[in-house]
Amino acid sequence: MVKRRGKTIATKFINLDDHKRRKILNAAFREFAEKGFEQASTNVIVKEARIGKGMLFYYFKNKQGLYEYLIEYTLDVIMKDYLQRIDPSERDFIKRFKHAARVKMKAFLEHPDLFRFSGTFMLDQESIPDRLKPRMEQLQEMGNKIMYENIDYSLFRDDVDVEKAFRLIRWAIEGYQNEMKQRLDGANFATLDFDPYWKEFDEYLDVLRKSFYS
Amino acid sequence: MVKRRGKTIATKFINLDDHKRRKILNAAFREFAEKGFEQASTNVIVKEARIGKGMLFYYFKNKQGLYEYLIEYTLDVIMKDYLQRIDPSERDFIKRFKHAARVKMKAFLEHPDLFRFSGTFMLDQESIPDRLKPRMEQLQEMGNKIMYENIDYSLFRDDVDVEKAFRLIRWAIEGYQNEMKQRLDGANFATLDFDPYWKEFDEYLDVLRKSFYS
DNA sequence: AATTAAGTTGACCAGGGTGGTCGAAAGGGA
DNA sequence: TCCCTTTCGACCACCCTGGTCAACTTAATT
Repeated sequence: MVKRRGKTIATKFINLDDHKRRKILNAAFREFAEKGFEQASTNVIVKEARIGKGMLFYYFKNKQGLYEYLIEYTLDVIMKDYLQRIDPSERDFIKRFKHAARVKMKAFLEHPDLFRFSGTFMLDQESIPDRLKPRMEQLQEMGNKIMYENIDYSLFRDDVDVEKAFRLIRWAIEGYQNEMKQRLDGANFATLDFDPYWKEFDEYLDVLRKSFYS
Repeated sequence: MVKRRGKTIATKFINLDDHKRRKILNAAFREFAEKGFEQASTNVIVKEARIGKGMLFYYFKNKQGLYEYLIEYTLDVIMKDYLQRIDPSERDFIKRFKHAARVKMKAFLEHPDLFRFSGTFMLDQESIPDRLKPRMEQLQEMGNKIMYENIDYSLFRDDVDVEKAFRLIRWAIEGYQNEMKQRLDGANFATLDFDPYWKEFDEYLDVLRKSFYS
C-alpha cells in the first residue's frame, strides 16, 4: 500500500488490536497531559506502553504526528461519548446540567486519561495545530448549543439576569466537580460507590433551584 | 562568618539589593510554576535573572534549597499581603468576599509570578517538603477562619442550607475569577482599566445576594 | 518449502541539557 | 598592600532527546 499524504498516515496504528492500541493511547495521553508537548518524552511513552521505540515512529511519522492524532481522537470522543449524549430537549437549565454531569462522569470513567489530556489543550488554544483549530471551534460551538439553547427562561426568578444566572450556576457546578476531582484524587474508581456523591451533588442543585428559580 | 545550619543559609541572598533580588525571585517563580520542581531548569533561571550560574549556588545550597526558600517566602507574602488585609469584622458573607477579592487582586498585581507559583503547590500537598507542611496547614486554617468565621447567618434565606450556600457562592466567585484570568491572559495589567471588570463582578455579586439572601 | 511482505525490536546516533563545581578575576574596605 | 566577599562562566560527568536502521520474527502467499 502506498502512503497517500494526509489522512492515511496512521492506518497501521488504527488496525492494531484493541488492547495494544489502548495501551499506547493511554501512555501517550498521560505523558502529554503531565508534561505538555515539548517536555513529553517519547521514550517514556514507549516504555509505559511496552512497545519498542521503533514502533511509535512506524505508526506515526513523528512526535508531532502522534500529538495531532491524539487531539483529533480526543475531539471525536468528546463529541461522540459526551456532547451527543446530552439531552437538549430538557428545557429546565438545572436539570439539563444535572443530566450532563452524569453523562460527563460516565464518559470520564470510560476514558480518564483522554479527559485529563483534553484539559491541557482546551484552555490553551495556542497549543493546537492550525489544521485542528476549526474542529476545535466547531466542538465548542456545539457545546454551547447543547448546553444553552432552548432553555425555558420562565423558570427563573424575574428579578435576576438569566444570562448571569446561567454562568453562576455553571461556575458553581464546575466548582463542585473540581473539589470532587481533588477529594477523590488517587481513589480507585472501579470499586468506588458514587451514589453518596451524586446525592450530595443533587442537594447542591436543589439549593441552586431554590435560589435562582421562582 | 560561619554558616550555621538551617536558617542562616540564604542570608547572602536576603542582603542583595532589591532590584536584583526580585529579578532572581521572579525568574525562579516563573520557571518552577511553569515546569514543576524536577523539570524546572536552574540554567533557565540564571539566564532569565541575568546572573552567572555560580551565583545561584552561592546564594542557595542547591536547587532544592532554592525551591524551599520560594515556598517559605510565598507563604509569608500570602499571609501578610493577602489574608491579613482582609476585614474579618464584616459579617455579611458576600461583602466580605467582595472585599477579599479586591485585596487578592491587589496582592496579585504586586506579586503576579509569586501567585502563579503558589497555585502549583497549594493544591498538591505532596510537592511540599515536610518541614513546611505545618506552616502550610496553619495558613489554610487561618484562611478558613478569616473567610468563614463570625458570619451573620441571618442574612441568608432560611430555606437553604447556609453551609451549602457558602460553598456555592465561593465556587461561583472563583469561577468568575478564573474566567477573568483566562480572558485577560497576556494583557498588560499596568495599562489596563479594571473598573469595568469590577463593575461586572459586583453585578454578579448582586445576583448572588438576590438569590441567596432573604 | 520457498519467497515475500509486514511487523517489531533496541542499540545507536549526534546534539543538547542537567545540577553543580571551581579557578580566576574583580571589587571594595583597611 | 592585603584580605575577604562577590561574581562569572567554562567545565564536568552524566542523562536524556527524537529519530534511524539493520537485524530479526511472524504471517501470508505462492
